Amino acid sequence: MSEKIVLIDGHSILNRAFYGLPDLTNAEGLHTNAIYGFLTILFKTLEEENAQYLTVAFDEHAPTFRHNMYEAYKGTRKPMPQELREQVPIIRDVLEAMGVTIVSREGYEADDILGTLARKGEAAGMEVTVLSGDRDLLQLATEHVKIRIPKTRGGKTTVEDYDGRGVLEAYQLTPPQIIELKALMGDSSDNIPGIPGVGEKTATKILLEYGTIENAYAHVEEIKPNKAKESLKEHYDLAKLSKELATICTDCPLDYSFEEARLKDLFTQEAYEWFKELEFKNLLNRFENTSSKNKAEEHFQRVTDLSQADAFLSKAKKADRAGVHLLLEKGEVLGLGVALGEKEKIEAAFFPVEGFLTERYLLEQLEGICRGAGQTASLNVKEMLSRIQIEEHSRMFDGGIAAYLLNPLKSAYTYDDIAKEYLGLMVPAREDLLGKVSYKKGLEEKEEEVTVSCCYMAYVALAGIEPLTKALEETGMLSLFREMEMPLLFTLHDMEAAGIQVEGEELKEYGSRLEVRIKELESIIYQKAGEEFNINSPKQLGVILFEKMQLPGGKKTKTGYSTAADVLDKLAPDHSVVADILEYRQLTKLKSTYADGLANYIGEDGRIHSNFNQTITATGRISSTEPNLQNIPVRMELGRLIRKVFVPREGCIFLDADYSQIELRVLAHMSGDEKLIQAYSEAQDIHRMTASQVFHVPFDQVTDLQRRNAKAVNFGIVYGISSFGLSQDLSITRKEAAQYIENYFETYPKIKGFLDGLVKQGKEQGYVTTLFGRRRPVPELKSSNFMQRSFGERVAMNAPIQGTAADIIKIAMIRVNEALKERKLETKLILQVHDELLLEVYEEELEEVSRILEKEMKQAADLAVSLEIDMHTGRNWYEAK
DNA sequence: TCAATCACG
DNA sequence: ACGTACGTGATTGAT
Repeated sequence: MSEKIVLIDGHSILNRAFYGLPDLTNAEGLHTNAIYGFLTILFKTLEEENAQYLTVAFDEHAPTFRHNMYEAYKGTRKPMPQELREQVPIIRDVLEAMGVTIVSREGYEADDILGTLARKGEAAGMEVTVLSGDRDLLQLATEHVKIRIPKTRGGKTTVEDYDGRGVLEAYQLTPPQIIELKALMGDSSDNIPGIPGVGEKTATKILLEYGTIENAYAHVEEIKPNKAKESLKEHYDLAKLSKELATICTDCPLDYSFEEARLKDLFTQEAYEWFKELEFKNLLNRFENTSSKNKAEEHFQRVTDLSQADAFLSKAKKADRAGVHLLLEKGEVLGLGVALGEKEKIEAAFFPVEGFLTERYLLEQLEGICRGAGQTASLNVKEMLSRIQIEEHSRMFDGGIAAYLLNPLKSAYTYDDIAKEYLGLMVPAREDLLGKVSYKKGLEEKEEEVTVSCCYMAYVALAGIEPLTKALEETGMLSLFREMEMPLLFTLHDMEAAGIQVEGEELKEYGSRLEVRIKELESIIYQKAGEEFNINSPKQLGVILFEKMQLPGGKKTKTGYSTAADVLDKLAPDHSVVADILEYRQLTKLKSTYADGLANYIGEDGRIHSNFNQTITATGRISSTEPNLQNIPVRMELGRLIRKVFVPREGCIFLDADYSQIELRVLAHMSGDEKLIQAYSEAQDIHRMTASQVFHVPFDQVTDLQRRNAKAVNFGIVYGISSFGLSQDLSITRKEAAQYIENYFETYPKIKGFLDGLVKQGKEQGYVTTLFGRRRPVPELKSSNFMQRSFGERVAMNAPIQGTAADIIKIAMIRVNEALKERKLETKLILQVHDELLLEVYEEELEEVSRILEKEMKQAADLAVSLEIDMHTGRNWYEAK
């Protein structure tokens, strides 16, 4: 069998990968999607081709011989976006690290190098595979030279293969004729001029008839479409030039030997370091020797023996530092991981719930560690609190929260991620070890893997203390971590544990009432539409409304017609069926998400215990899940009624307090704008005051419209103002919106400077900060894409405001919760909705609690404007708001 | 698993 | 010129 060589068109494949794959960055913000895609295609090709030789060709920046022939050549080519450009030198380094031969030569393009090597290989009796995204290469195809063109669509890559025969089948032309084809039809991306008025169809027809451009010209009078005949007559010289330009050089002077290009082991130590740096975890699996095991794993053990467990755990209780992980799944305790020691000498043990190691025993031991060890670290302290009590809050260290503060943009803070980022260690993720198998199942089938995974969690928690603390210190977030986020974790746990009582029966009734009307609407809609269809399917609904019923309103989404509420709102007055659909949507939303949805979460205690997540949002807010209690309807009366089923327990009453325009007040403070600060000290109604000042009318003569507009501008400012956004919101022209904004900035001169400053800061530092030092990275500001960059600008303006407001209510929550405990009050904080706190108050405590709540909320931060709250009591959440 | 929709601040 | 308001989570239908 003859040997085989794979030749790769470097830039072309990099390009394909870049545009075919979603954006991807590593911890340093380096874009990596093109590199990743390139390597994936490379490995896949090598696997499939089973080749002995490999060479990658790159273009050089310098002009090529083609430029000398034709000055416009590649003259107007679009510049490479920065996100791609920065990846070019990296892929060359990575390939070098893998020992791959790279060829490039000034004066020639990669195509020419590939052409030359392909012919050389063929001459040496090899099979040649050329990998490129560029169809120009097809001219090289022969019996022994195969062109592979990968296509990436939506992350999936398919490859088209062409040998000489394949080209003929696909194009009806021989490979050399591909040159003629390109010369005739031109190629705008390469600035090959081509013949005006001749496209692929005509060009192919001409070539089928006459073979070459020269022969066609010899018979030019016979050429059929008159347009093509005249064009070829007139532009024959151009065609000949194009042909030369399009012809790939197959005899470039190259200093090249096949022996050097012989494939060796690609997975070198150097390459391993690169992949680690680039965070190509999937690719790292290919390293057999290097990745086999971390040294750490040599000190992992599974312990089931009681005396052995006792020995290890009593050491833990006396340790300066311990790392722990309570293995919980669906509320069931499956085991405990504990790590002890320092640096290379860390040892970790996994104790499954089994035999003498009962759940109770392990929980007691865990409590003992948290009490005894100088510092106890875990990647999820809050989760442990559902099973154990911790008195000394300040001894705990939550590595997950620390990692979140350091980069709040990540979707998860898993042990393998934290290990990679802060310990410089590649460790197998839960998924790598167990795949989709649950820990519970894993305990039976994959004992070893569960042990490793759980030990790593304890290990990373422990080993992470130092680097994470250092990083927090360096970023100025250590006190934010220690004094806000760590204490908050305990407050959130208390809220989760408290839960909120929900009247199941009444919720059911509410659902039934909705159901009646839903059924009515359903038949009315079917009748008006003239057929039955799934009203909940935007796709089907779009067809019914905009095709069958011919309602005005074109496409909007990428998949078809938009049927979103703001589109339908405009149609509703003229088409009763649209109004019915809107009502139907509203009711089914209420039923499925709230009536039925919430009912599923009512526990045996008659209460709903939502999760309050502390490490989700980019700005520092908390989020609520399973169920989300932060989006219970309130704006529409019908939905608001749901709040009547949220009730306080026997002997209690609800006390609800929400901050009045906290974000605008934060803006006033942070910007230092005297006029806005003054406005707050004078007026109850800030929107009216804004309207009065912006539109230059006396306060008490502000019209409703003016007030509404001013309110929208206020919102817009907080969101990172844009005239487009405001114009959409107010249904006015962009020009008018721009005028409003200009007036606003004139009225409050420091606001503009402040917002511009935030954007500038974001650009310079790569992040923006809240009043309390919380950071939000804004990588989008560096994007070459206008839309993304604009988004980054809005984010830079919004995050410090939204984030500072989030900080403030967090402080209030911690203090309220602590005050309640200190005074031995039974009242509990049960919900937070961004600017609102809901407390379940024992009636006899109401007066005292009201005072505490008001004081702690108002004094949570000392701003240039006062913090004001609205406070209400009620027998249910509906009444208390 | 993703896109569309809609509930909240 | 580009085409958008900021931050979330749950449900549904389509792939």
